[in-house]
Amino acid sequence: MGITKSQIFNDQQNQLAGIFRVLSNPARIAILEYIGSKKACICNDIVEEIGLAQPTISQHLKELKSIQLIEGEIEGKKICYCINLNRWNEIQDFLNEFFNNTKTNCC
Amino acid sequence: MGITKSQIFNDQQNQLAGIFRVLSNPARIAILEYIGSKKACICNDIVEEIGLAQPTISQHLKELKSIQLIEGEIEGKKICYCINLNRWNEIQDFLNEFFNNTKTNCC
DNA sequence: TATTAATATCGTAATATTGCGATATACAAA
DNA sequence: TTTGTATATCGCAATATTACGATATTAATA
Repeated sequence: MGITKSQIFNDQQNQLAGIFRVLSNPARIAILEYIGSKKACICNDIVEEIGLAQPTISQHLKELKSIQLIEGEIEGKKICYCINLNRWNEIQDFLNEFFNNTKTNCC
Repeated sequence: MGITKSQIFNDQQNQLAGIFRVLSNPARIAILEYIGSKKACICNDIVEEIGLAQPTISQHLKELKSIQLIEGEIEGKKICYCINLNRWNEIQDFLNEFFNNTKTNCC
């Protein structure tokens, strides 16, 4: 096996797991913290900041973009990344809803 | 490669990623929701509820226990699981801190 | 139009995760 | 003490993830 049986779970469960999966890598956490630490969008000094190879960073950025946590704006031959604040809050709310609902009836 | 280079990240980043990793599987989300839905600790009808084999569930429970999200109490030949509410809230706070801090300066 | 710089994609090796059958363990009840 | 039930562990196959070198793509600039 090795394949997650997502068919047997509902959308909310699969979506939660998907979001958690994207966030489950320290490089991606570090990238988000770095992007978030800048007042404006930052261009790709991320590679130097994080200390992983450029293709690796590129792949991580792709994962973060896949759930719209960040956005990249093309600016000449550079790309400026910033946090998508609406989506950021939406995801935070979604996770809090999970945490709050799950503990409501427990114990 | 294939190994996450956790040495180059700090504790907070690795801990966050570790928590997100445990939560990144829909079966584990479903297990948490099921355990949380009961007023009291529940014993292992989890296997029938979730629809995965018993060894698989046992492994998922072990992962959830590894970050103390749930606790198992031995009761005869059964084991009763419940959410560890203190730890649950602690993790929720830790994640919110990450979400709030990261978006503070951004954009 | 070449060159250079920034970023993305491809291919691949190393490792991790998921799931389960077989089996071990622990304990209650016969 | 044997039997049955609940749970854990082992070992393995299938698949996913991480990382990176090589290479492609894109766009500004010489």
